Amino acid sequence: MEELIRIKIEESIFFLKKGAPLSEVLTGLPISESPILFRSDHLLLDLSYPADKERELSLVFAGDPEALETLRHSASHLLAQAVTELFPGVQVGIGPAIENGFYYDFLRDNPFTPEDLIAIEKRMREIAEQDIPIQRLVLSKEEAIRIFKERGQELKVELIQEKGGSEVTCYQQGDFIDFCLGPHLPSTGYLKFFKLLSVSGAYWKGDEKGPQLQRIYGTAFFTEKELEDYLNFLEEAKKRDHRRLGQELDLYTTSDDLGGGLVIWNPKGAIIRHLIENFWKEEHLKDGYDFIYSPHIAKLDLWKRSGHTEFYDAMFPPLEFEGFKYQLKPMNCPFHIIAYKSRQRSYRELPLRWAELGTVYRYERSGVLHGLLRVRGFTQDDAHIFCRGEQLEDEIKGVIQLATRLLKAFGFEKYQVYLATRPDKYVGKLEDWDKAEKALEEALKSSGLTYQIDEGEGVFYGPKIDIKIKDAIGRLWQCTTIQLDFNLPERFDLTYVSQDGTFERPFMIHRALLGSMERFFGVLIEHYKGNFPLWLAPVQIAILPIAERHEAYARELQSRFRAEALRVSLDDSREKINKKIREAEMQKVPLIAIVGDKEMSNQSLSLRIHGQGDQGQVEIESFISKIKKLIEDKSLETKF
RNA sequence: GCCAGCGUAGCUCAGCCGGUAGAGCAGCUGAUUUGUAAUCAGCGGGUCGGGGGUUCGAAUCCCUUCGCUGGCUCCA
Repeated sequence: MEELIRIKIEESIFFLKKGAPLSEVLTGLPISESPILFRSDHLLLDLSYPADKERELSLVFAGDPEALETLRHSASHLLAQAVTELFPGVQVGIGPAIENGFYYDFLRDNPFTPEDLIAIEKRMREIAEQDIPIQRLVLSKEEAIRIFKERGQELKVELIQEKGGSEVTCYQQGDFIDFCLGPHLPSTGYLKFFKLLSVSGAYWKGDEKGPQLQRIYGTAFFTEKELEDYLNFLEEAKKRDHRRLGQELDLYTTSDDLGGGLVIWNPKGAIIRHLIENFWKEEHLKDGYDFIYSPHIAKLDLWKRSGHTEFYDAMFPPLEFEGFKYQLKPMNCPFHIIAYKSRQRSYRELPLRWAELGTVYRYERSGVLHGLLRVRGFTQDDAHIFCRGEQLEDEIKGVIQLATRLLKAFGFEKYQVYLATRPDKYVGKLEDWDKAEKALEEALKSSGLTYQIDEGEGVFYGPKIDIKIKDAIGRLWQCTTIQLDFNLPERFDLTYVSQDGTFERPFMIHRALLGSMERFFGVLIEHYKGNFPLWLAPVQIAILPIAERHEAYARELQSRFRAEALRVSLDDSREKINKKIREAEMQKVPLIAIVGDKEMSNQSLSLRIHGQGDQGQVEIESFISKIKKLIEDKSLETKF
């Protein structure tokens, strides 16, 4: 007596024999296109998935965003199949779908060359065109181990032994077989639009001491257009690369002579930083912050007391002189704490909001350094808030508001917000954690920001809020972090005198809004693609005289603009006007003032706006008042 | 730190299988005095990342070291 399984799909009811492939229902459905997967609740299942229990199914077709992950996962199997065919003896590791594509890890004596990638991709296309069925197999653990042992796939054997239950699922296409949960596409023929992108090293199971594998990255899409769009996106990202623009626009310098991870801000970068810092300071004053300056080194003992020597591994080695050891600072907090402790504090003076653009030094391993985004010496836009428990929520609200106000001014309107809560290993009192987590969440709620909770992802000394910003081409960058700290107030025995004369422990909030000046500058360069808005542009106006006889007038204009504190350059080279325009455009100067006979005669200038072309003649004084308004408003667009 | 790739003039790059360096742009000089994205000509500029080796001879081959790039790991 065979058991029948009830399957509901598209308003029809089918009864399948237990274990029969679900795809049997398809013959009974009036559909023109065949699906690639079933959806059961939120689970995706292979078409060949066996009828195991009563289910309500819906159909997933090629192109469904939900199925993209499956497509990429199958693409990674296709990659692995091609590699094992082309390079006998290679062991396969793992090959998941990732955010923008997929990868597969291989263990092989020789690394893959770029030529190998081309050959592998070619082989992948051949296999795809053969439209080989991808079959789901359920094997006993012993059977699976035997199969992979036979094939010399020791890494897979290791995985099965670790992860597999008594039965394991595998997927087979042609001769290639992989230990994998699935689901997968019905056959390789669905893989049409994919591309291998790069090869790199990766550790087996992410363990630095484990074997080093070769990881091949690729991406795959359902349509040619999506693939092209993604490849264009990668090109666009390259054009925005702050390292390239930093050099082309003469913004900053790195050099072997300096050392890795150290940055010099050239004049054109330095003026931008100056403007950002001024703006930052003004906004902090508006929000009741005070400023602090602290030195770059302090006695090692301070860092012992703070716990940094014990818990923080990014410190440079200490310096020693006059019998004491000194430490280059990786953080600003201990200094602010010393200032707090410099005298007794009353509940009446809390909250104290102390801000500092504090330059810190961290020993980042050489392999992780990256342009301005990951450096060894950088300036945090730091602040520490000392407050009473009942002030916590309002303080955090204030910080969130200030952060979004600053970020919006630079054109960052979209955020991803995370609240990270108490991890397993933590310091401080449980009730303080609860109080703080509640305050953080309440503050988030009232901010109107959507956020997600990272359960247990807080640092050991307190819960935190992280804000990632979305740039002009949709990439996310971590900037703002707001962290509670139950550790340092305890270690340094911070107190204030309460209303009834007892000593109380203040709450301490660390926060950086832009993150660091270096990193934020790098993000800004990429966000703006080097086209800084007028208020930040290193050169706001380029004056281009047409011939030598117009230079005197050009200088007059230059002085007039300078008197208004406008940043202006004058091109007095013996080049033709076309060349001068090209130069100014390539330097991304927002406003180009061309002056010749006509402009001299009627005391005007011909305006060209970067990226917008010729605007015709404008009168000087109204030009000045217009651009001053744009600057004043920190307008993100230069529109006349 | 690990794996791989790369390192030639200020910048971008060429230089095959070893015969002792080349282009474009930039710079300098001169001519041109020009109306909305490159005027022309001339000149200067490199111990080919550093060190060692093989060789009659190395930018080219080998070893080593430093740096950069892509990832990995790391980022309490």
